[in-house]
Amino acid sequence: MSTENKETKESLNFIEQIIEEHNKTGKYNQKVHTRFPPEPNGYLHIGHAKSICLNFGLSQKYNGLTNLRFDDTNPEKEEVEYVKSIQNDVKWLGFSWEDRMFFASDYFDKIYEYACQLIKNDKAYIDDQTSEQMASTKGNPTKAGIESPYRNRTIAENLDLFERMKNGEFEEGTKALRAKIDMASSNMHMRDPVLYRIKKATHHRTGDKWCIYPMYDFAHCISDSIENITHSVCTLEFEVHRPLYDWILETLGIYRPQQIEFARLNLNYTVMSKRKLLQLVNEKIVESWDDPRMPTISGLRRRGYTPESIRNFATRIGIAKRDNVIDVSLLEFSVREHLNKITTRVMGVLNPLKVIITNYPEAKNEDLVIENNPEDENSGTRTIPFSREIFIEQDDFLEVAPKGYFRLSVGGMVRLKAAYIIECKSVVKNEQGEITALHCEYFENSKSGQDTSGLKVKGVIHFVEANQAIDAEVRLYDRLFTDESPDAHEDKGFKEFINPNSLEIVKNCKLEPSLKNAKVGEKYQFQRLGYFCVDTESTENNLVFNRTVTLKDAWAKEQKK
RNA sequence: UGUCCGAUAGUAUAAUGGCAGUACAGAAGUUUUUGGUACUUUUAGUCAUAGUUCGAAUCUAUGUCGGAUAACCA
Repeated sequence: MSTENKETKESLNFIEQIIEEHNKTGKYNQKVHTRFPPEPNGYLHIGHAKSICLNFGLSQKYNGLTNLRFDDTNPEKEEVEYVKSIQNDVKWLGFSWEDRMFFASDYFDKIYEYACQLIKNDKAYIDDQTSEQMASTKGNPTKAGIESPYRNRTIAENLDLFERMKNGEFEEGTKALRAKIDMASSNMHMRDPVLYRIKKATHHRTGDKWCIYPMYDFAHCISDSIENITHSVCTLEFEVHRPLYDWILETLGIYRPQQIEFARLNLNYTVMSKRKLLQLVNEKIVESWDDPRMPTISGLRRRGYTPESIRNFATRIGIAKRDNVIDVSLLEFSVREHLNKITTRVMGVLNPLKVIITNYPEAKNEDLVIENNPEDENSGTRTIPFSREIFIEQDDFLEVAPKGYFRLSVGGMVRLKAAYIIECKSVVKNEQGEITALHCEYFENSKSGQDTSGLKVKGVIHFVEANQAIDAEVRLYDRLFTDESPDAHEDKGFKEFINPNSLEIVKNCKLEPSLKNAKVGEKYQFQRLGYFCVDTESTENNLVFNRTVTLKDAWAKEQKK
């Protein structure tokens, strides 16, 4: 229970307020039991993560429970692969449904019985109209619908027909069970909604046992009721379904949870509908559901996001009813914040430029001590090699330094991180005039930690010793879309805004030798560059790193001015 | 066009009739052997009009704008 301290009263979102009100009145006996009800027809995305964190978060906060329930009432769209990925993603996010994993299909018998009960109470009937006929007699928001000519069949006839539907005597689309509510209702969902339809498809769990399947509106509320859910949290578009949710349970005379709707998450520069994400996968615009550019949970995981960072993100964005578009920079902030605390700082050079330290003895090798993570006192130190030949980042050298530039240039000095100060004496170029190497001199008395040189340099750059460097492939990601809201244009489809440079593969990157045995999923900060993790495709012979996110770059920002 | 929902800095989210606050983003600075981190400072907001009230972001009315909704999808 939340503490009621008047001095520092914590702020509650509107759902928590409803719950606390219920706890006050005792509506649900101070119980909180939520559920996360995905349809297994796609992979979970960051928007689902918001819902997962909400549902599990509410039950944690109020000492309640959360069920995982697959809403699998449409056999044509649902697959076992998705069921598995969903479980995996929820677990990875750090939540447990314990022994309460359910399927709406578990309740098909019960739901069928309830349908029969509705028929017996003259609250449902079998309609022989086609879906087109139903649509055309449904009326419109200002005009009442027309009652079906089959609306007044006898209870006995309805019961018989429904059983024969179940037995497979009729073809798909020839009959449907409809609730008998009000064809003139101002709420279109109350104009005799279809409750059951015939589908002669094999279900991923019940096989061919059924050829009739309940619709969402009928199955969902009954499933919630069966599971004794207290607060049935869903997204805004179900708001107009709530009267039907309540009608079904009340008409059946069974336990009724409270449906509460909140605004789904939208992120700029991305799309969030399963249909569109599926399109990106099917049309090979991305490689897979877990492509690191995808806003799917599996994509974010492969990209290097941590569960903590996603949970913190979910907390930060809050819960409300107004439509919202969250800035992706908030997601990026959340992952940087966490990775900053936990990752080891390593040396990696993406675009190597050879540096020869001409006054450093040829035979000499040193092991330099470097701290693993300045943000973590207990992280200790390790050593990195140093010798006459090293690689630095091409971006860290410019022949002539512009104003405000404090990296290396001809005649200029920089500190090599954890090593010496060097001065660039000359540039080696090939016939095309391209820079192939730098000749530098080091200051022996400027060694990191025992610097007596008295030299003051502004720039500190990273490097990798040349002989012991290991090669790696690094994948740099940028946002998938160039437009802030790619799916909000009437005249253009979202695919017209695909960023052609969303993936840049950089080969022959040079990394410090300690990374030789880096394992899939391990996360590092490449000093000064960003956070990287070992990709699932990485092998011993071909190390592959994904860039999760860059570091904030004040210099890049300065240059844009 | 009906019904339902919503509107607080650029983006989100608090304040539940009593000082409009927080985070991200933006700007400036301090520290720094990461142009990172941390820290400091700063810019910027109650959709409009009227009403109720000693007092309104909050209550009421009207308007404006935005969203959802008329699948045998969920």
